[in-house]
Amino acid sequence: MNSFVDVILPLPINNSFTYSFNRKIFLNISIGMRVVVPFGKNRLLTGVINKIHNVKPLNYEIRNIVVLLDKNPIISESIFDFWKWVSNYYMCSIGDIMKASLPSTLLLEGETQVSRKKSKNLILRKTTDDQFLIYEALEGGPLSISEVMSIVQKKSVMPIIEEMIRLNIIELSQKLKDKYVPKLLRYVCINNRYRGKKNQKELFENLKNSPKQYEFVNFLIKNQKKIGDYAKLKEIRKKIEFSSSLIKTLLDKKILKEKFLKEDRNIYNKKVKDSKPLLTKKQKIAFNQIIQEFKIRNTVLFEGVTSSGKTEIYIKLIELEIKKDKQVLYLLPEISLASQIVKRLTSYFGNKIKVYHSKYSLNERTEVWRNVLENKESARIIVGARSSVFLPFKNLGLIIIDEEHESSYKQFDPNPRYNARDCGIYLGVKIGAKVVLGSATPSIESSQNARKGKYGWVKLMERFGGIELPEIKIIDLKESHNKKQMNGIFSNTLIKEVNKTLEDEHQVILFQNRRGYSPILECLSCGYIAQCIQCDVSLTYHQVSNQLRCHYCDYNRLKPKQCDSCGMFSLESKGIGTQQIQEQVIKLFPGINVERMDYDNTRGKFAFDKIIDSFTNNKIQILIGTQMLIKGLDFKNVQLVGVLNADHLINFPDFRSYERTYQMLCQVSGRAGRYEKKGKVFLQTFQHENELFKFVKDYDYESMFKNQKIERKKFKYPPFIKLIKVTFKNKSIQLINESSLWFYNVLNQNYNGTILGPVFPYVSKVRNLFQKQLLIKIDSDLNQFQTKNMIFKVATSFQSIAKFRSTKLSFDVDPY
DNA sequence: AGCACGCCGACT
DNA sequence: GTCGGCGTGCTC
Repeated sequence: MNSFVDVILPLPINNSFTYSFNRKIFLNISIGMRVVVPFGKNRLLTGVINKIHNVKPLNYEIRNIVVLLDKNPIISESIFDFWKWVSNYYMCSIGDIMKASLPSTLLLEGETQVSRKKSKNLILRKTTDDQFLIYEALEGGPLSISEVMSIVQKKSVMPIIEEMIRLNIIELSQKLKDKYVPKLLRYVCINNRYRGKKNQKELFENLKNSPKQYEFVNFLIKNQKKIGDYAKLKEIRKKIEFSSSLIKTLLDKKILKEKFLKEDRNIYNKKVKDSKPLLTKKQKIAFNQIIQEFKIRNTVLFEGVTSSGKTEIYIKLIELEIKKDKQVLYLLPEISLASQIVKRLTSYFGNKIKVYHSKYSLNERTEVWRNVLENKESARIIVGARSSVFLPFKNLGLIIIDEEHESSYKQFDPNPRYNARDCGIYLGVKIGAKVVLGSATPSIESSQNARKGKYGWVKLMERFGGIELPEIKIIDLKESHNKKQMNGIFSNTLIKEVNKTLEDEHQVILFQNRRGYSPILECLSCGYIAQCIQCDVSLTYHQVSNQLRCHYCDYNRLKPKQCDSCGMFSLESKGIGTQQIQEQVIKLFPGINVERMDYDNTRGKFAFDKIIDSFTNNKIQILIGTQMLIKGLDFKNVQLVGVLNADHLINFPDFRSYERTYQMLCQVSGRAGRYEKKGKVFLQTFQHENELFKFVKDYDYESMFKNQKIERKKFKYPPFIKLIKVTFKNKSIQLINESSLWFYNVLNQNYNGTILGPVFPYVSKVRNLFQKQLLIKIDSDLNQFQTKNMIFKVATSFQSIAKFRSTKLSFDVDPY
């Protein structure tokens, strides 16, 4: 009575794996349930059943599933189809999607155990020492393979174990790691006995022949305050590369200690207001239009100027779904915005709201996940970041994608490299949920779709309370410089306006784009700029710690006194970061409270809220900040926003930089004068003649859109074509040149469209791996899935060539 | 991905 | 000679 299941495993491998199971034992087995299966020598993995069939595979010996974990499917057919589509579209394995979808608590793992044969006490005659040791140790109960390894002090123990099985002394069994204990976060620290300089020196001496281990230990020592401080492995992984076997080795060597910790749960206050928000006339019209559009279209682009009250309309839309007992997904580009939204939503919908985000605790996430699956009332409304599109919705009625133009909807580092907006739109169509895309400055893609009639299109062009949009003034820095009307990076015009605003007891925001503005260390004698030793970028100078730091790999060193290149004592920091701006501001406006907000001083979770709080409570008059300060924050008393230099935005070499600049400047401007009176925005630039600034000044999205549409059509960029980026990574520059060129040539033979590259990206080396990229353009009249298939085929033959095998390949569909 | 196997260079 | 690093290949 045996049959077979095809199982999706959480691996970056494209095929599913077939196992057998006994129909008598697993009566209610069906597609979408989880099973635990043996995988490789002594591993157990959780997979999801993809198919149940009767075709016995011939080429290998089939293994049995160990256990069926679910009574009911946890993945419905439609969600499964969604997974398949996402994996197809974004060119990754379904396993990758599965990993992104399921909290790791639901993916149990386990290992093989060795135990004594109970039946009879054997007379141990011709046993070897190793066999005897193992047999003795098993007296105390079953052992894992790794425990056996440490007992016999050998790495390869399987031959010994196999021999003992043949002798009928021991047997193997599979043991799942306790499934009731959720998986916890792994922390490691340096063992206490390496406290002290002498011991550390010895440690490094011991590791000098294992560079990887050396690097890891060195990183840990450098980055923790003291020996014995635990660091989150996941965090370390963001900074340096290492394998999990490396950690295992270091743990085995007792150089590292490990522990597992839970993360705090987040609980929201749950007070319910009775009255739903009252809509203004204009809001009512927009709301009704959306409802009308939903009758004929699945997706609506809702274009509403900043602080026009989009949220009130969302709330009304949500209310309709809640009345029908439907689920609602509210997507946000950044989770720092969640607490504000949740506060507002809870006051209307009480405890029907849950937040879902990968930074939340596993317990909480698992709970939310299960609640969504069971369509519990407590999880009718999910507010979440991009990963929440993968929740197992049962009865989803509405998806709100707020700030749809935001690039953070796109995941680009690990697979799946998906865009949650686009996945959400597809999911909506697939399962019959309506989708609202909200933005003050929609992406060119969505705008185009709205204009083509693919999406409904509803506009709300009046600010809530009728407050006018701030007046935007462009300051020509060229002229100011020529006329010597500058003080540092401030034009006199801006200084005057800041003073005026402060006199009126209003607040000021100074915006500085992060990109291209980090301070670097330059030698005034020879022009040398301090570089990272493992990435191809300049090091950033951090004044507080007097350090040079790499923003790609976190390599750091103290600021040198002499130039690395010429040895002169003439190093100067150049480029302006928020720190330098703060200094200038303090000098220019003495006695005024100034605070800055950037990635350095908002590391902790509360740091962000603390700054926001003191700014809201008028304890700070001038706030200096980057991107993070402009997203959806609501300050009542800000009358002036100063953009210190808009040029770096627009000059960024990317086809989206024009659109992005417009979006960013509009969003920054939206921070001024939200309540009482019309605010002001002063925008400093060296390119005041650039038409983009005219569009920004006039809030003329339409012209910006038209301009970009022409450009993108002409130079073949989205939305007129589709882009796929192929990235190659290797330590050898020669290999990377050779392999990327090979890929390009073969691709070129099989493809008529445009292929750009291979080129080194802006940062050509990260963590000692060189990178090279190809950009494939797919015309809209071509079948994109066919082209993707073709690329896959090329990739398969690429990987079958031995010398290219060490090159890491990754695909990024619709890259940002 | 994660693990075992096997080759190769640096040590007792 | 052996230990352990790192490259290679496979997992139903």
